[in-house]
Amino acid sequence: MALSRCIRTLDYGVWKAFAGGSARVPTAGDLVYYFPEGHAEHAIAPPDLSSVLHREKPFFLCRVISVSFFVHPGSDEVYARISLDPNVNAFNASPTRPEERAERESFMSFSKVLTPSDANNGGGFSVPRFCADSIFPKLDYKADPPVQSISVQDVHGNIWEFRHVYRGTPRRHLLTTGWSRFVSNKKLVAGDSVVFCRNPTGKLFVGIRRIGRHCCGSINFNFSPGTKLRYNNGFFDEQEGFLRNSNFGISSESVVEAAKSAKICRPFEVLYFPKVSWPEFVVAKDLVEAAMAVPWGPGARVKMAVETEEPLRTAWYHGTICCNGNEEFDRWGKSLWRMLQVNWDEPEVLQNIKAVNPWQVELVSSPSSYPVMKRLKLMDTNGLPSERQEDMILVTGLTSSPFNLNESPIGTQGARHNLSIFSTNFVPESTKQTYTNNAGGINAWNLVTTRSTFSTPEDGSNVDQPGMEFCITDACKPTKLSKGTIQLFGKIIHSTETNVSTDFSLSFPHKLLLESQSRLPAVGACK
Amino acid sequence: MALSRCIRTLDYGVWKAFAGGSARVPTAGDLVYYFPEGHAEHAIAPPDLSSVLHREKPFFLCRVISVSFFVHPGSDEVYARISLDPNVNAFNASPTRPEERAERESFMSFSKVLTPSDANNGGGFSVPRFCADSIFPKLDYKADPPVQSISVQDVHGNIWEFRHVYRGTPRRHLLTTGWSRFVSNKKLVAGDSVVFCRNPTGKLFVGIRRIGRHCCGSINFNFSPGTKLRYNNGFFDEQEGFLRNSNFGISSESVVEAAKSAKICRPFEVLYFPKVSWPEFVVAKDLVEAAMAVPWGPGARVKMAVETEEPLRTAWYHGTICCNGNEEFDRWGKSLWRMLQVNWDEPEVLQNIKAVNPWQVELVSSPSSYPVMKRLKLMDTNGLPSERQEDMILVTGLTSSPFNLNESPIGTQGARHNLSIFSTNFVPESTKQTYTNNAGGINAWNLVTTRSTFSTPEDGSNVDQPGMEFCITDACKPTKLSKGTIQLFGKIIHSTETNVSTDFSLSFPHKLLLESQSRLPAVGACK
DNA sequence: TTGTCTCCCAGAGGGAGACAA
DNA sequence: TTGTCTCCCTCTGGGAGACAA
Repeated sequence: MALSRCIRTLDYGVWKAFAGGSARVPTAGDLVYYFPEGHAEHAIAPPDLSSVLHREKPFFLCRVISVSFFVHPGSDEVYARISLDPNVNAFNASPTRPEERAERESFMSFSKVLTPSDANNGGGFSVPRFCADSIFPKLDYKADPPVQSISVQDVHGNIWEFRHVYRGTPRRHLLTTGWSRFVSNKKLVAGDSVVFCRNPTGKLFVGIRRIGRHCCGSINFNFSPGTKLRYNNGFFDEQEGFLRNSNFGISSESVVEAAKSAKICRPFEVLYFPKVSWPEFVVAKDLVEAAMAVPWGPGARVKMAVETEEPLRTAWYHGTICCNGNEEFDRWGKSLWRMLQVNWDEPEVLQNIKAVNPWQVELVSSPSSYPVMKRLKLMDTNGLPSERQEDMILVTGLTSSPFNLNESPIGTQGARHNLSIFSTNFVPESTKQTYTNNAGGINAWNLVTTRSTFSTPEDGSNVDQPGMEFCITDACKPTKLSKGTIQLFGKIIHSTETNVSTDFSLSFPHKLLLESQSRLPAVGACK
Repeated sequence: MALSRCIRTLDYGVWKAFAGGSARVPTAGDLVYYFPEGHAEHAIAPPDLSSVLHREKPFFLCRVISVSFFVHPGSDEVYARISLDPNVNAFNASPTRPEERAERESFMSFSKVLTPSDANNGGGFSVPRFCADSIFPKLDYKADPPVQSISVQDVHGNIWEFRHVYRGTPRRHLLTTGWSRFVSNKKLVAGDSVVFCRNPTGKLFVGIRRIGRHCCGSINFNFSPGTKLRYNNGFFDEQEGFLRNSNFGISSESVVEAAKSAKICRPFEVLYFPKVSWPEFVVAKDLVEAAMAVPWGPGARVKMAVETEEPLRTAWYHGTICCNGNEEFDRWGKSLWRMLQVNWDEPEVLQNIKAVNPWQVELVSSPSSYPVMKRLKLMDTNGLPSERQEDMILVTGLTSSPFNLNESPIGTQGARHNLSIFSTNFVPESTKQTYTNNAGGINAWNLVTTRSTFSTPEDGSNVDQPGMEFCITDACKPTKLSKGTIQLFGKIIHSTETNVSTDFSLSFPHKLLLESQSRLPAVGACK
């Protein structure tokens, strides 16, 4: 085995698969807002930004110069480095090449939270049928038992061999030989996720997402513009080998440096650690501006999607905006960071999240009994409210591809194909699995199926269509579902037809917004 | 287990035991010569010293300010940091406190090169009786079988538990339970050495010396004055854990910086990695001056003790000085570094050691049939040859304590006690073991017992007397020994008495020289 | 005295179907 | 479909004496 001390860069496809559904990074050329206050929350020590930030506008519109993808040499966890240029007009980088985008979309991955049986060192890995069918090479089912050896590459380039067998009564897919070694070497425990990923050529990759991650550990990952990446690994124990919590941290100096650079309009770089429940600090311009168009008033009812860590799932929490926040919600020019003060209905759960960002929450109802659906004031590129104003469903992070929304008029065939995945027997079960493509797609925190018992096309072969990302979580336990409904940002969509695609297509009139958000929803893991 | 990432400092006693017999460090206050040319040989890349060194005097007399002892967090190997001040008159540090010296001398250690049986993961560790008797706690031999659990601390403070049992027919001491885990965790292989060490309070320590060490690896241990210690561990492999060769290196920059500092009379620091067969570059002033007093002439016969690495043993190689070297041997003011060119009798063995330092070799005979014993010209502290000149045996690295030479008149009781160790059955065997105290003592390369079958005091309890360091190597295979002889620097000492202490005491008339050399023989591992 | 061998037992590792959720 | 259980086999780990160097 080769030394794996060097900092490795990853292809975006692999990176995205391993980073997980809540990890979103912008693309070179995108416009974003950089919030030093949010950046500061990621630092291991509170940086002093008082001398750097302008009181009236403590955030910066930036152009994304480049995004690089890395892997921690110790824990296998991934992170990204984002180069930003506050001089938004000077950008002349070429946008993402079409073939690159195509490649991204043909990466397919499947993630599974390890069960105790999976993580026990005595046993194997129970492979969900979906993963076996769509990610792994096809088994020869004529053999008895059907068995093959699969070679999977981890983020360091190391090859792991697993015995993949289809056996038992009833039959199921298992990884046996090799799995135990993998578990012990990677120090996996129940609750961690493994991600199997197949690139366009059929090569398999395996990644890891660990539970119980806390960004601000004692180990400092220093990074400041112009200096080389320095790192402390900090994950090694003399007798135990790897420590599970191999924390990175962002130094407070690097935050101050980034903010200073932004202030004086010089390019800078930030590191992004995809971790659940951490608010993003580099956010898509359109997303921010759309959120700022919402009439956030005291007394308004909001809800927020929270991904818990163990096991990975999404829960919705409701609350009421109180009047302690920034009271001039509709004005630019004050700190937007955590400007919304919310009294949560279940304060014990969100006791540490008193103040949230507008783009983290959805308006459920305004104090004056606003419509249930979220209202948006679209703004033009100058940040001024546009005259167009209408009710719509804000679907962040949704690519056009899954439902062919990048074509107008909107086709329904793609939607049927892909939504049919929801309506197989696979969906209504209580699972903790994520199937993602790596181009964005529908994120777990955006699209939550509830009470979905759509009628099922019997052909299961549709499931390995590329261009999808969704998450099946505990939130979609079946339990006597009403037929044909889906929830999008709190809106229960009722389907009276077995094919629900029309409901979706009618709900997405604003192609421009959708597209920009699919490319750049937000940076940061929290949603 | 606690994290062991930090650079740990060690007590000298433990450090010395683990560093091995050839590892010698000066004491604060000592006068030494610093040879940048020798320092350069330790660098991972050849430093350019041409602009720094004075052609006529490319070495520097320095005062030792302090010596600190460290352990590599990955490999358990030890190294030292030596602070030097070229301004020798400015020194005002207090010399080593007496109680510290006393503590050093009461450290006892025993090293054993692992046999294949020891290092096989299937088995235990065969404990030499001597180690069990003198280092380990006493077993209760009335039990059947006699067994105890011993707790041993490694250089990181981790405690290892071993089951120590005395069993088998015939009976022998073994470490069973716990040993295998230790071997695999430390990645020990046959040929590595373990060092068991007992401090004055009876606490046990265990250290490691690995074979196949090469200082100049790809990993750079940068150290330069005024900067913090930076280190790359470089010993970790993704799937294999520790790599065996976790090399440190000295950067070429640090060598140049040290030489520059010496040149401009500013204090600096160097790192010393105790490795066998590496020539020292910080050498005791007295040792250098004594060596320069020897009439090294072309054609003179010399011999040199060489410690091989696998297994650890000392061999003497003979050769003849040829005329290619520095031809003005007796003059100061030219580079002394490797000034002696030697044609070795066995060139194939020492093909890489064409040129040696005067203090590495002994004069066997001058071209004009000089006496066999090495002649010394003692010099006063100004470096001028003193008028006193007489034959003597140069015993570097010998403390006064083993033979009570620090008392005058010299007692013989201590000598009898300690020399009796040589004359037990333990000695004449072919072993690869080292028993050391940690105050210097007689080093393996200084005192080699040959054909020693001194009569034996039957009381084996004498063997755990502190205050000794000696090495029993393959060089002392028994094979029909003549009775009562010992070889010191080539001189065969014949003992006509069963107690040979008189021979020793008569051979050491120069207490001053002995004492200074016991405190500061040389820095560097080669001898 | 101690290095190495073989023997042999206990227990971990892990591969299989049963069965239930 | 898949999580967990139990069964049971295999193999390694490692503790013991035999025996020879």
